[in-house]
Amino acid sequence: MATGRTHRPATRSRGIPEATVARLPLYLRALTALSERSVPTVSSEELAAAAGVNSAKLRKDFSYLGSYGTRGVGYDVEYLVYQISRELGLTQDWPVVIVGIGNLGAALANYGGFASRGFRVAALIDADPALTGKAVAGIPVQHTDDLEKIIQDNGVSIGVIATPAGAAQQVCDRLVAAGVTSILNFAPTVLNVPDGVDVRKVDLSIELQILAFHEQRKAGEEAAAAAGRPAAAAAAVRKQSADQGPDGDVPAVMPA
Amino acid sequence: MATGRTHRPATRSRGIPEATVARLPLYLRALTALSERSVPTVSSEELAAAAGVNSAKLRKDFSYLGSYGTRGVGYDVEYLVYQISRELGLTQDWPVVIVGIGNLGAALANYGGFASRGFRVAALIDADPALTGKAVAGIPVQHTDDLEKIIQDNGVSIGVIATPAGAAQQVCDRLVAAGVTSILNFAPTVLNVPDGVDVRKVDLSIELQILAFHEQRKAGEEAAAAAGRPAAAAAAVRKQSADQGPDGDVPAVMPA
DNA sequence: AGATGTGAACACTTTCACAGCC
DNA sequence: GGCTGTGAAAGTGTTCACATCT
Repeated sequence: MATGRTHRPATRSRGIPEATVARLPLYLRALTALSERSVPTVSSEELAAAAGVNSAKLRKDFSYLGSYGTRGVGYDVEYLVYQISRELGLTQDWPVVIVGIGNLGAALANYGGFASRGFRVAALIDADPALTGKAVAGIPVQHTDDLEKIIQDNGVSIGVIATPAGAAQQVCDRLVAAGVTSILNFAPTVLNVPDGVDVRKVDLSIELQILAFHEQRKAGEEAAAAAGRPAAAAAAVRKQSADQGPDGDVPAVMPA
Repeated sequence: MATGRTHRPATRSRGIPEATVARLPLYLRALTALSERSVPTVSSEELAAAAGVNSAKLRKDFSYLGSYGTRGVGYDVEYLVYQISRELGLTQDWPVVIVGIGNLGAALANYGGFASRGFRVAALIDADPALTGKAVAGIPVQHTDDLEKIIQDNGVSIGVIATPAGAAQQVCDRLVAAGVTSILNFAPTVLNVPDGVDVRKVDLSIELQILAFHEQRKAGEEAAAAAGRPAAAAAAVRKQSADQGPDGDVPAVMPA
């Protein structure tokens, strides 16, 4: 047996559901766009549409954060941006290292979405000596040998793994040993980590396979319909939302 | 009353839960690895460990597919590989187009995980004329002008969008108009699609933000613990699994 | 009037625990 | 004996619908 803890501590006030946490970044993005257009307030209906969820869900989500809206009016955009940023921990600076500077690593290094939030790419690391010293996205690539020192010198607690599958677990172990406690894994492998370390996984091939499943089903239903069958559950409601899994989604959250 | 008219058509045999579908690719990957090592059978316990889930969940998942195991023995690896592949629709060939050949698009084009399953990159498409004709991963890049023709000539039903956010909706509209019914979106935007079209979203920045949330919480709990508080819900069980949301996760499934 | 915030109903997912078969 | 397959229980997430407040 693993977690010997009894029930579930409840924790009321701080207990923001995982599904809600997974949607906060979506709301934040929509709100940031409104903020840039200098929109002062939004209703749950409008914001929900912009974020691609339904308004009841959005209101419920916000209710876990507190009562930040005004009845009859809506939400103050700037205020909400601040509250959500704070809740997500984006008001502080998160130095991040990216390990594995292939096409994907380079794409991540260049990705603007990182810097625009509290994330700062503190270092790029690769095992290929030929890359060492070369700059990608204006940041010099450093060699894997120095991984531990880089982590410690920069106080890095979040690591991104974009190496081939074969190297991922080894890199992961070193990151964890050096003090990293959150890992975003792009390698198609299950990572084993000790308790207290979070892993989130992004897997391109898995997403495509899920699409293929639904695609196949559509084709089947089409054929059935054409053949005169009522196609009862045919368009069986497909999900909206944003997790694809809290573990979701689409990406998945792995154990701690 | 005869033919299940009442509630939810039930569809018994075909009703595979979304959460289960999201995990099938994980099982498939673990099984493929076993198959390559010529392992003939596995128990739910072993396979679950390899896939990073717990065994009860795995057995439940498989129970939706049918009774493919042998009590007292386990599952036949080859047979399961076949059954899951078939269920996911991977026994057929899925031509895919990738639109937006920047670093990310190139990374996707080079990604081995596609070809290894039923996916075939039928074409790479980019709006930059300077790229047209250049080969990436051995596949020539074609110009956006020819998008519709490419889709139709190749019978493409799955499209991958790796363009900047600003271009994503427009590309999406053209893909859908040309006949694409499943889209994997890497651009940080909410895509609007008509009924019957599936969108899955992979968002790098969202995943990092979710990690930051947990990371912040850990830091807080640490401080609290150091200050002598029991830190009750501290290690509040973190999720395992694979969706990160079906929607989830992770990535998310959008409406149809 | 108009929109938020939320209890309660509903739906989906996970886990338990054991009957059933090899 | 060992391991699968599955009802039933528990837990999580979503939706409804309306009381509540501006």
